[in-house]
Amino acid sequence: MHDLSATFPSIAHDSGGLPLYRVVKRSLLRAIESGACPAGEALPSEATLAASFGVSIGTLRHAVDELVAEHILVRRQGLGTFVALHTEDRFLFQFFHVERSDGLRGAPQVELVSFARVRIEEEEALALQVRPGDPAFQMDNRLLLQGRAVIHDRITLAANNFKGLTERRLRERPSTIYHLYQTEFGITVTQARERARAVAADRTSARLLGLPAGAPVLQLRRTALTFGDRPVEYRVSTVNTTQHDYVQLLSRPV
Amino acid sequence: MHDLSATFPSIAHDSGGLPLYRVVKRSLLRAIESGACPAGEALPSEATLAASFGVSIGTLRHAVDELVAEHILVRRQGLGTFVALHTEDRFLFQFFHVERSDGLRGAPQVELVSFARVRIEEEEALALQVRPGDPAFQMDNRLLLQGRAVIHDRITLAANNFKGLTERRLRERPSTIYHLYQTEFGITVTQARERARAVAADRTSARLLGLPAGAPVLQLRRTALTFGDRPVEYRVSTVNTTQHDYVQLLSRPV
DNA sequence: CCCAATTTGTTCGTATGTATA
DNA sequence: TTATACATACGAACAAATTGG
Repeated sequence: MHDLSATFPSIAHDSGGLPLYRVVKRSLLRAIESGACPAGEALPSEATLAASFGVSIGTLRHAVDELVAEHILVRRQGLGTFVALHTEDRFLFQFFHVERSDGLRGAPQVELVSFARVRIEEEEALALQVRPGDPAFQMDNRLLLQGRAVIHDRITLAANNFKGLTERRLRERPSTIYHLYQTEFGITVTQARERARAVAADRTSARLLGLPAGAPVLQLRRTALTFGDRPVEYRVSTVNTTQHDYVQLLSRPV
Repeated sequence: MHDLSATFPSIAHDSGGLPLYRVVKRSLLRAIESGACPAGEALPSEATLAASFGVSIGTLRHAVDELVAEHILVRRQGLGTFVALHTEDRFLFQFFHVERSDGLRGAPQVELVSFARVRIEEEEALALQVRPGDPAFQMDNRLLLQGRAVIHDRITLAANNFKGLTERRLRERPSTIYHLYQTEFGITVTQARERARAVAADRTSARLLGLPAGAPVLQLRRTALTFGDRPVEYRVSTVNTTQHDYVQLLSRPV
């Protein structure tokens, strides 16, 4: 980050009635979004940022507070403020909502079952806000928890957001798939919207999960969003809930 | 609220390493919990509270900020700060997570199907932290959304928390059941933990929801908690998800 | 092991703006 | 209009955590 005043420009005190700290927040978001502060990197110190924006330290902190609440920034006392990384931890606590019925929670072991370049179908196109028939990647994963096949994921990505994605790069990623989006394609998933329902397992899911076809399974339809609520991933998860539950964690201040 | 300094006593600046604003927060919680500030009532103004606690207004606001984030207090500019009420709105956005697949959201129409005083079973006793066999109330509700029977709720309450509860009082409540807990029994539900899974509908649920027995339905097991994470309600919801979804709303700052 | 520099965390106080009754 | 209450913005000082010498 070379040019402070270009990345964090001084802010006029009257920006359309919006409170100053919101203007600062938007400005910070733009900087993060644009890649000026790569994920995992520390931002300039609060004092520096406040000076650069031309606002008080309290106002700057107010803006950062909200971004921290949204898991976009992470503060570490004595170290600095960082753009949140999609490490395994963040994945687990923010985006992965299946755990064993006794409460045991762990990272899934992922098996890539299929990978293909396809023309996108209606349902997926609607979720990703592209036109039906547009090029897309579609993959099927089988997720094992505590050694048992529990989840079948079908993931759809618009091809234009993930140029150069190959089965090999998927297989060889060292961490979570959201970490791959972030580091390889500059796409940070900030939020996911999920809807759940119970359905009878179709043949594919039943086979992958070792269930009889027609068994009741939990179906999750997730749209993952990046900055500005822009959809970047659509995922249908089929969960064998005989020994596992779907749990939305509440992350509240204690 | 007569005696300010008794309800909001001056706080020592060193309380076991805990930050001052957390001590203030705990003190506020105790006051709310004890009923010194009845639900729906305005608290004393921030300036008054800060003076009573002997802390700065910024510190007091920090404490209130957290309670607002937890939906325990509600601020209204120009009016005051209020203990959150279990109105229909709050119920809908915080505790009711089923909506039609097209996103239409509305308050359910509730039909009380059965009400009984029972000895509590193992599963319910565990959730409510009482002994199996202790006296309890158990009721079955059928919930209609947009005119269709969508949810079957079986609710269990420890009898000692709801002394004097009768079928009549349940039927004649004017608002949500959580509002009844709050106004009639002084129990404010602050939080709920839910686990979802897909199961085959049992006979009772199938009948109430107009489904064939064995149809895949969503089963929610919810423990509702009051202050201090004390469990007060256990509920098993069975949801017909053919036209409705389970959705956990995310309430984030924009 | 301690020290110094850096950074966030907490606390204080004040002034002004905005919404409500 | 006025009084009250929360919302925003400013600035300063010290505490606590981390890192590196």
